[in-house]
Amino acid sequence: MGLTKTEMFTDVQNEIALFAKVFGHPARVAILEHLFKINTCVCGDLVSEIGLAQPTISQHLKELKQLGLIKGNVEGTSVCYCIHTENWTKMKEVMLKFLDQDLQNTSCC
Amino acid sequence: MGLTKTEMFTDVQNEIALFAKVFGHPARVAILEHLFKINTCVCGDLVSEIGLAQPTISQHLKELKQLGLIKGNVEGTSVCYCIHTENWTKMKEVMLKFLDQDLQNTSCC
DNA sequence: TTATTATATTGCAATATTACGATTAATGTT
DNA sequence: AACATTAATCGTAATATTGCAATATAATAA
Repeated sequence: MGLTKTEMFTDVQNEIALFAKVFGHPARVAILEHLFKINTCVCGDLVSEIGLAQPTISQHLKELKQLGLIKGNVEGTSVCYCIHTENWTKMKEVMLKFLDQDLQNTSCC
Repeated sequence: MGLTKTEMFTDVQNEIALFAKVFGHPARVAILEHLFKINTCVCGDLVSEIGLAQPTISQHLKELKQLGLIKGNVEGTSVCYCIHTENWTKMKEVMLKFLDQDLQNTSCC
């Protein structure tokens, strides 16, 4: 099928899955890390930085933008990308709540 | 293609992507949340709890086990699952380092 | 031994993802 | 206007994922 049955899960569970999914590809991880490292807008050099073809990078950027994790400002013929700080923080809260669950008992069979 | 080019990314980037990928499905998120909530081993009731068919749940459990995030102990005819605490902590460190990056400058175009 | 119960595996269909060549769209330059 | 530059979109091929019916496996119970 390849089709996720989202209707049987909570909104939060689906939200976590959506965020996680976008981090589920090393190219998108690399793009985000680069944007954090550069610490300002990146205009254009992502293709040479990452090493995949331009349409492929463009596609990954689209997914990151669709989830609101990055912003893209048109700057002449190029586009400048940077982290969408507010949304990143919101995402982080959701993901941390999930990751930071901890077991009180470690009573396993 | 559908084939991720892992060789052009760092080990850490690929590791983050692998962990994120397994969280990229709400059923697996739900399974993990249930294991945390129950706070002890779960023997069998995951199928009725989640609402997908038994082979589907079994497959999701397999992926979680392969990444080392859960343990499965055979207990008679059933299998008891629980969070693999040590590995969960290790995973958390990797993911937190990625998520907790922060921008010093917010100098965007 | 023959059920019964619980989980895993197999096989398959439907859909999603990844990657890239070719093309298009948009802007800037001469 | 004509050309160059940059990024997005389209189309497509290859592979991956999701889900489940059917079956297999393993342990216990009768």
